[in-house]
Amino acid sequence: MQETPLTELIQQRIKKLETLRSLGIEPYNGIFEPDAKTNEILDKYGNIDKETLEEININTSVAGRVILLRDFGKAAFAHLQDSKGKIQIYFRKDLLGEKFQLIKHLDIGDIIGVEGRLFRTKTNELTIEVNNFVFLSKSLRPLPEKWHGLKDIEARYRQRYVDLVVNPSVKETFIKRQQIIKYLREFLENEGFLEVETPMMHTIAGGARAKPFKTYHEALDMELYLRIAPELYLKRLLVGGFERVFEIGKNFRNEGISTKHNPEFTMIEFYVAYKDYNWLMEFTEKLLSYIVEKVCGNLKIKYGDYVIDFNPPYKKISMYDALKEKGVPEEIFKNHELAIQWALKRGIDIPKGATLSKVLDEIFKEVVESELIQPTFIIDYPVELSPLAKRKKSAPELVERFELFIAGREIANAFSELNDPIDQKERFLQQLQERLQGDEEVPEMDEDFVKALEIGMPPAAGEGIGIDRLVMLLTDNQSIRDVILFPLLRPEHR
RNA sequence: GGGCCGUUAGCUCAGCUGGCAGAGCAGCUGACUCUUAAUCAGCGGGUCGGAGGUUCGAAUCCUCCACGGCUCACCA
Repeated sequence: MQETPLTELIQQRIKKLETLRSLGIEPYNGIFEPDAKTNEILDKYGNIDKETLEEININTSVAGRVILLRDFGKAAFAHLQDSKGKIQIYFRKDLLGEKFQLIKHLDIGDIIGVEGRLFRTKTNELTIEVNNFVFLSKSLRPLPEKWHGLKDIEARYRQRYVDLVVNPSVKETFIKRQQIIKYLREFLENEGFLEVETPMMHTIAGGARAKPFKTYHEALDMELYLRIAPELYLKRLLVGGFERVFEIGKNFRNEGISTKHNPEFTMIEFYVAYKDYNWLMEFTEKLLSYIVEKVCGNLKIKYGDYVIDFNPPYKKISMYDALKEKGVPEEIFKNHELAIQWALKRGIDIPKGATLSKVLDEIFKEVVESELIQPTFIIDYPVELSPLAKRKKSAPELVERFELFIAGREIANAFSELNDPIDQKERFLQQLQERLQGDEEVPEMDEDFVKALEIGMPPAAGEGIGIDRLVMLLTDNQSIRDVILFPLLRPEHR
């Protein structure tokens, strides 16, 4: 932390701060209420020519950060950046008089408020001719270079505040992220859904298969888990009589970090009584095309090298047919041994003790998943992979489940919810066997959830969508860390 | 966790087969009242991620460590 030259740069700025104070200016106590944002000024007067502007004589004020400074001795230009954009400002000694000397103590990075007359420069740029300004915050650390910005990826994540100041596209991403969530919420509310909040601290980490984070409650002297999914609580609400509910919030999984995984990530789960997964597929098409249209203004969007088309309907194909389509021979679907051999021959890693369904799932991930670029519903999964899903009437070894893949990634997972308490209990017991065999990711039995099903849950369909991955898709980002403001990193120093 | 790559000034980056650590921007001093990455003149700024090793000599070669990136593994 003690690099000498940086200290020197900071010292120089502290000296300026002290000089300002000796002149009776307190740079952190300024009060200023701008009457416009930079974009409002540019929108409103951007088309008005120089002469008209002189005639109507507009006075305005803005506040923001100085991001560029060009000093001419008796005049100076600067760019002022606020949350909406930036505008050029112009200081002149003959207008500011005594106050002009303060420009000497102004640095790139300082936050100031300015007030003055709008005009156009010789090069026709809309500019504020400052006739008064106040210091609102003195910046003591130098900002990254004006032209290249901050490129170092690690620094961008660790000091996101700097990233946001100097890299405008980052701000865009997070504005879009909010838009996506807003329209998602809007769509569901229009469809009669109730937004709810269920616990983030669980006594049993259920609803998914993942390693949980542990925490501890002192007063109750009890271990708790950060939730890995809200599913079992949302279904309790169906039992309670809410017919359409959703929750947007963080889930926590104690697993590896990658460009597609952050330990805490944002999910939406929503549940609809008296509907099944077929209804939900159509609903998902409507939901996604609504959001994409609103946020991107078009249903065809660019993602990396692809153009993704969100126009419904989306392709729909069963897991087995998708495998067949990619040349996986049908005879391995029912033969555990053959399936393992087929996979191993192709270098696909099969975890030991994997059931036939698990082997096929591995093959699917390896052979099919990355090729699902356009929105595609994969439907009808084996029952062992889906302990909370309802069996398919025509084929009880399968469940009424779909996953939506876009750009080679799983975006949504949904099914007709299992509401048979006896079947549910059996499947939990089945899972417990796996837990006894050492698979610690299998959740414990949730007796209370079974109890709730015994009270009676209406037939329902439910879906989870990974918000971060959806945001990646709609903002053309390849890493989940670029859509999470403060992604988890190891501490810098030990 | 494995493999590959990276870490040099506040920022962006050069630095060849080992031989005095560089540039641009930012900063400081000065000039300049319409600039647009302003310009011009001058100046300062380095534990080359850290620790060892090889060598007369290491930013450069070797080992270990730290942090990060990509990737594989993991991942309902």
